[in-house]
Amino acid sequence: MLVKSEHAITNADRTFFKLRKDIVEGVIPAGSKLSEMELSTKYEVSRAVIREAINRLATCHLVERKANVGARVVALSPEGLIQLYQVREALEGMAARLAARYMSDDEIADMQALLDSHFDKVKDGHSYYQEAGDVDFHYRIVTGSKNDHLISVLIDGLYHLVRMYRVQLGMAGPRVSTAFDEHRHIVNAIANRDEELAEMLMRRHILYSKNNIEKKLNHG
Amino acid sequence: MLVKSEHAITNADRTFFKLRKDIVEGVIPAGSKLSEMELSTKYEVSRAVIREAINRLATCHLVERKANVGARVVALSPEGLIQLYQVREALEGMAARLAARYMSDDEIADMQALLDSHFDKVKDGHSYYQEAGDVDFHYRIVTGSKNDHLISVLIDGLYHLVRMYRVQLGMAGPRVSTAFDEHRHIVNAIANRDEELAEMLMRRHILYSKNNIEKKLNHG
DNA sequence: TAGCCATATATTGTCGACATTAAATAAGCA
DNA sequence: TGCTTATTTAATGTCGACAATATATGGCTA
Repeated sequence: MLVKSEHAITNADRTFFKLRKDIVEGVIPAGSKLSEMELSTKYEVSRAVIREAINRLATCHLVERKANVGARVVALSPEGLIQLYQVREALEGMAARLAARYMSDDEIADMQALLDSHFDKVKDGHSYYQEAGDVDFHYRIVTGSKNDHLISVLIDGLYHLVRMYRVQLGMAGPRVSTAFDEHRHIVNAIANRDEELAEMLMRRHILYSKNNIEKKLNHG
Repeated sequence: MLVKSEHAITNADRTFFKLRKDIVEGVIPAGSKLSEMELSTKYEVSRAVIREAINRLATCHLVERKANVGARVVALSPEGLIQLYQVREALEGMAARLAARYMSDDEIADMQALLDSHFDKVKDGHSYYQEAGDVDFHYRIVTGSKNDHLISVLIDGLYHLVRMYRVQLGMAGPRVSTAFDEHRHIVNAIANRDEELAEMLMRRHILYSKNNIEKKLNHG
């Protein structure tokens, strides 16, 4: 995979991206059935294109498909969210460790600068940048690991599910300044090439996020 | 995904399994090109079926596909092997942690019995069971995590790549008795519900395997 | 001769029609 | 009436043909 949405060359690519967007953002409701015929008329492509798109979505765990029956958008559940964050903790923890090992000094400097600019914006009350900043940060760490498996599983797969939970359960969340502090600490550990600390801090960071979201799920 | 090869109902399923088997076992050489027409005649199915199979293989990272160009079997490289084991360390470490949390007492007892039988066989010199036993053990841990993402990424994805490296680089490896001791320690930690230790031991176990294979790659 | 451009060829991408399967419905029997 | 079974229906699975794209070939110009 690892297809960047910018140079989506084939028609199936574009349809895949559109479908994924609509699922993540709830335009197509979670748990609903995906009819190939219906979608092929709606998105104005042949069934073969829709089928390929659905197959790709299935490998991202955004839809589940049964042979001779059809595909459904995944249902969002507390258990699903917990499982998602368990895997994030493992993978992004390792990503932080590898980023501390493999990122170049320039990449680290860039990431620090990015963090500064994000912090300024959040400090000034631009809450819009909050999630975008979070996403940017995690992307840098993951790509900084230089590990193709980590990159594809997280960026092409899990992150879309994470966004789906965020969007549809409406948790842009507070935890802004504290999260930024945690980001800062992680980057410092990476700059110091302290793999052990980088992994530990990233795992804690994700655990805190999970706890925060769980609290919202239960009390809100 | 999570399609068990036993009840592969559709034709695309069967073709997918056959193709995957031939790639993992080197019948189709690593790095070679996959022609849709050629394969459709060879496996006696239509191109659509082959295309779907190839798409699925691409998400398993067993083949790489380029738009309008075609698909190639992945090339085996030392870097690829290292990246693979980095992800295994993270995911299986977490799997061991979750197994210590979620496996039932019965499941743990079963796993201990399995380990006993495997140990007896290996002790008696049945080297055939060595890899099978290793595979069995790791499967139990992963499924014991009760985490669908872990299960699918590892069992449907990475393990086939691992097997591809093992088969094609011919590393059934020694490390038999030591590996079984490590397995025993991990199971003990799980039986004691010691999540921390279970994860640490599993990570070490996989690190040792990686170092062992790396040594072979360099010196052999 | 070397490099570039146009053509030719072969492969992948896309489509609509047919085959097959699962579910929904209706009929038959106890 | 209630359940089982046959039929219908509507979806997915599969196929072969056509369109679009990339590579290979050949010719032209400097």
